[in-house]
Amino acid sequence: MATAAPKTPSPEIRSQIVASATKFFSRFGFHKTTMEEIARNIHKAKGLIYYYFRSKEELFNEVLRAELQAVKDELLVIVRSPDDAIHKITEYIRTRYELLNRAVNYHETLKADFFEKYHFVKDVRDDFDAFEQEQLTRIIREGSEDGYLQLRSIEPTVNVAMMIIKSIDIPLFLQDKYAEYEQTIVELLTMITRSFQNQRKE
Amino acid sequence: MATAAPKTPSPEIRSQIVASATKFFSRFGFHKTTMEEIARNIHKAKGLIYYYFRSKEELFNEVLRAELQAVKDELLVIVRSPDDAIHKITEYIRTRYELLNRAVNYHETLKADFFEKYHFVKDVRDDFDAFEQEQLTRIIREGSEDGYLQLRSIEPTVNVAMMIIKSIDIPLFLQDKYAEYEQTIVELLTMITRSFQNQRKE
DNA sequence: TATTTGACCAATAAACGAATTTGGTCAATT
DNA sequence: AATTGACCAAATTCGTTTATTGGTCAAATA
Repeated sequence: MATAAPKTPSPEIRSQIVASATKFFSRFGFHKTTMEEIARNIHKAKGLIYYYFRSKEELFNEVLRAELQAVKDELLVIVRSPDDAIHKITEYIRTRYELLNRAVNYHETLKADFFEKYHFVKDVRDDFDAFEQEQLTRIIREGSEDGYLQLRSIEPTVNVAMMIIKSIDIPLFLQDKYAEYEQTIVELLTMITRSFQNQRKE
Repeated sequence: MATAAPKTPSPEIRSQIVASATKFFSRFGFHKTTMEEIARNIHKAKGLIYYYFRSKEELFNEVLRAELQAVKDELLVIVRSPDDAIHKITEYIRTRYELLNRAVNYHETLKADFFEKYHFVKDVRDDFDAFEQEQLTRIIREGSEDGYLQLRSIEPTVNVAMMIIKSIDIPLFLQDKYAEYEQTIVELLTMITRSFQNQRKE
């Protein structure tokens, strides 16, 4: 969805723009960043950005997409590792919070939810949610098939996990409670591990 | 902390004021409610309110305190019931969400957290948090002593529970996801129950 | 032809001051 | 002791002006 304006003429310039935009969006946010300064920073005219991107919103989308793609990539390493499901799940959640804690553009869209703005960013966020749902389902299903986890059904478990994980995002990233909650999250992971171990077959 | 101005002259008038204030605060929120309309509603002069309350903030505090006290009272019925710990915990959480979902003045202070305002309401909110911490600890400890629950230690369990419960408050009450999450919360409670049952002694 | 520019415009936001509202006080009244 | 209503300072709202900014495009460049 939402591809660039023409056929991406010069990839170098395009990525220069994205790099510059990332720098400013990350530091000042969407509204306090101007297209003018994004362009000036790479010694180009503002009009040029519109040769590569349809709008400021599309450019922000690109930045956000890249930010979340980096998180996805790192999480996939964990999901695809040969470890057991319990280890994967705890590592996934722990790493997820650690990485997202630094994803400031994602934070901004989280906050925007409260003002019911930033509709233009919905696709990227939905995509990330779908990714997470998929990965958690995969981990839990595999652990279940290996007989490592014993669950009555997978879907409700994933739903609950998603609800909790996403809910905690808000105090964590919008209210800066990462430091405060970090230890409790570790305790939560320990509890999950123990809970699964007690339910393990054999 | 923060008692009324004189020695509460006429309790009837005082509670009329609180009732009127509750009505307006609940419908229009703290800022869009004026002292004038609170007074006019009970056919009194605005100045009279200041004979019973120091300030608008103190009056709001009173309203919020009453709102949360009602929730506490209902929750205490559950905590003090003769049921087992698992039943108590699931009922506690389910009822808690149901009651708080209607506590609109509490919602407003929740939202205020994001704007770092409403400092004057901190005491009442902290009190409610302490209440919850206490009740959960009690339920879990009793369940633990009865051998009904088997936990390595109580404190981290309560911490995790509090973190999760309070985190979910935000999407639930500020983003109006109560309807959306209601079923998932039921699933969560089922999972908790099952988890405890699997760990039960004997 | 493929890029890049910069002047230009409409729309949004910021700045500003005037007018209004509102929280809070208090001397007078009941 | 309880209640009022006029009064004030501070905050908020409102309307207007000014400045900024997202976006366009014809012309220039390479």
